[in-house]
Amino acid sequence: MLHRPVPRAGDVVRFDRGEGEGRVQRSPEAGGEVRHLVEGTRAPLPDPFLDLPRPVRRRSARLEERRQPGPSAVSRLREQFRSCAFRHPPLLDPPLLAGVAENRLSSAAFRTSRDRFRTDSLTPRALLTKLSLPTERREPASLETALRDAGCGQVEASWSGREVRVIGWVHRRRDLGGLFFVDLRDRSGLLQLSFGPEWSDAAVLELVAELNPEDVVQAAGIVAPRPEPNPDMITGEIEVRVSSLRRVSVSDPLPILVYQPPDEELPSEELRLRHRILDLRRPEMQRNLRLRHVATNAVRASLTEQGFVEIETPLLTRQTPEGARDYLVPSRVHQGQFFALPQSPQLYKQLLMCGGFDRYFQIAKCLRDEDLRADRQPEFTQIDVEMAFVEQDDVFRAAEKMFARIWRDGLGRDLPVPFRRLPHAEAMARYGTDKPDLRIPWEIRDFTDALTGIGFGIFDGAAQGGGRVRGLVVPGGAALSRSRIAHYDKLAQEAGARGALWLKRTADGWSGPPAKVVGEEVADVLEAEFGVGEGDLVFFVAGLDAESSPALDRLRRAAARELGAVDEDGEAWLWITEFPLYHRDPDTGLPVPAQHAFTMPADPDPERLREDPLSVNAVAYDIVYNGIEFASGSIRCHLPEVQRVILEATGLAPEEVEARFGFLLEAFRYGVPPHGGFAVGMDRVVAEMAGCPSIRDVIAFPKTAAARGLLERSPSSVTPAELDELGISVTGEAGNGT
RNA sequence: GGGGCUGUAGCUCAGUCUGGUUAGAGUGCCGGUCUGUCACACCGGAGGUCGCGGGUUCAAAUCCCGUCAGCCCCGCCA
Repeated sequence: MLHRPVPRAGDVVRFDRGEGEGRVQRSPEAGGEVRHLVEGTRAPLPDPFLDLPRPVRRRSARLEERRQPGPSAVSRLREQFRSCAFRHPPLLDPPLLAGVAENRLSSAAFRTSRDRFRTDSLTPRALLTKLSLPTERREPASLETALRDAGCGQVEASWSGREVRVIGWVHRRRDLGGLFFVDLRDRSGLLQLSFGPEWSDAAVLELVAELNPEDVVQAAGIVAPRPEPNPDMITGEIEVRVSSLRRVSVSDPLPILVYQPPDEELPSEELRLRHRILDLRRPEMQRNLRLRHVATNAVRASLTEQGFVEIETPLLTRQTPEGARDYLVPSRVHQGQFFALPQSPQLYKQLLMCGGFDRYFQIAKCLRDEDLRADRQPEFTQIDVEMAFVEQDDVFRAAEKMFARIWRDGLGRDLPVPFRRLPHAEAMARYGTDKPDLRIPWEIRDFTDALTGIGFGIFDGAAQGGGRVRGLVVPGGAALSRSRIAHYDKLAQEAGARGALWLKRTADGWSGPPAKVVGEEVADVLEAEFGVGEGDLVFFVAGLDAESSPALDRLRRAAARELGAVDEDGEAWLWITEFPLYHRDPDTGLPVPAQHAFTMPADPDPERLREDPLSVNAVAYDIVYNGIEFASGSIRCHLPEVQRVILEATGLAPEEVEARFGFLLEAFRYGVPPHGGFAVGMDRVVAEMAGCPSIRDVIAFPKTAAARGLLERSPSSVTPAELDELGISVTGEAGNGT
């Protein structure tokens, strides 16, 4: 049921309100995103693309709709969305689709700047997910208190004729002169209160006429069926005819609205954070945080079932082996000394294994003083899991069970477990990254044999320099224009390669920089061995793998998105295994631990570790979901002599080793169980489940990109007396906050 | 530390490229009309240090420099 033809550039489209028309443009610009624009008298977003539900203003149409009780707005949206996005994936531009729907739902939007759609993690599927969350359902817990008989969203049609008391915020008020309607809101939903002279006395009518949005009011009245039910509301069949009304709390005029007009963008992120309590009242934020709660609960339930024990570890600790900058806390008692806030409970969880707690977990706050991103906050949450007397497979099973439970409870879906496994080296070779998005079917291929020695200098030079010619066959890529290809070339350069070369095969033959050296023989190989058909494009990146892999990864993801080759309907879970134990620090040339210094080598031979540490793999693994790293872990090294060699290989002096990790090494002297575990980036997982582009939308009180709390105005300066007590003097600007 | 985008009414935005009447729209707010609305509708009104500072110019929301804030990216960070 596709409702309208897919608009093409130049089409004239009418806006929903019929107030004008515009012309569709398709402009490749703004960071390479393909976007559609509609030029016209109204509507920054191209509304007419989808027949998304919205109330029709003309009354007759509205009544017509009501008389035939159909599916709710949400389920209609879901249906239309599915048919548009999934039956015609090559025709519709997913970012656009996501943009329209997201805007229409007025949910946590990807508003970064108007020139850019943030759609990396915002897929139609994710939106569908969002629409079918359990939190959309009627709240099952009784919300009865001394002040109310039920939550607003809990009042049922079968209660008609009964008197109920409810309390909540005034969401919207409609004043028809003699009649008033108030949508009352609490966490359980909206409930329509109606006021009229037949059932409300004069004092009540006088009060309701004065109510402001977000006042808190308590109302009592009779539940009654509505003359015209509203199928878009959970409580749409009924209303409460209010006979008594009490204003419990008065709201000032609002700096940002809780009610979100459907045509309007969300207030700026800055205002949303400054007035976070109002932002949190919006149903989308309520839903996100409640989904987070469901996920957290699922974690506790699954791990508890599997015999794990939740144990807390200290927040005031010492600096840990992770590489990030620490948040420091001055000690008043020991002036000049500092606690560090934990970057993760890594060392403690290993100590707990030594302490005899076989299976431990914790939903732990972790803190890192580094620069931020959309998916990074200075404080974030990890699900930290460790188990003893295990090998890798045992850890995998525990993690898979846990994620299956999260998806089951949070999204109502079953996961395909066990997850697929892919060794790190293979991932790098086939996808150019250690977190491949397997929803994209394309793989990187090695063209070195086929394309060297045929007279193309760049390819020959790469091979002679110890590199390879690798490439990506892009089915249907011949449709890409020269300017688009130039854009991909730039992407490859940004990713560290010298650039991307290309070869197109069209009905007219081959084109592209190496085309003149593609003879019949080479053409045959490209077709037979690499499957390059008419209408396809091949990108080549020549050089060392270390340079070409990131570039090919970038090309693969960007081109797949532009050409609609990402299976938006699918979910791709996998384990990446057999990470290298070390990689080489480009500055010092020294080996640095790829994960952390306590990972078990796949080959725990001290000789090899000394001779050729970079060749040793680790028993370390990641969980990758749709190209996003969800979790990371390893089997730890419980062999003290091997551990010492591992640390020495990094160039640490024995005294340093002793100072930083002495307490762990000491624990290892009294009988260490073989152990291992993993840690999950909880914020990212929940953001993915909720379909949010930023983890800020699944955190109640997040910090800005400059690590500031706009609500509580943190950080702040402190008095000289306090500093003095801590033995601290501040150099530079003391700051002007309070 | 570096790059990019943004900053105009309480909010969302147009106007900036190409300097030139009194800076506009929607929404919210205030007043009025309205007995079945649910984005209620209709009529009227108030509301602006164009982020801030400096410069260019007869003239700056518009051009230039600096600065602050928010967002995105690189560096950094598992």
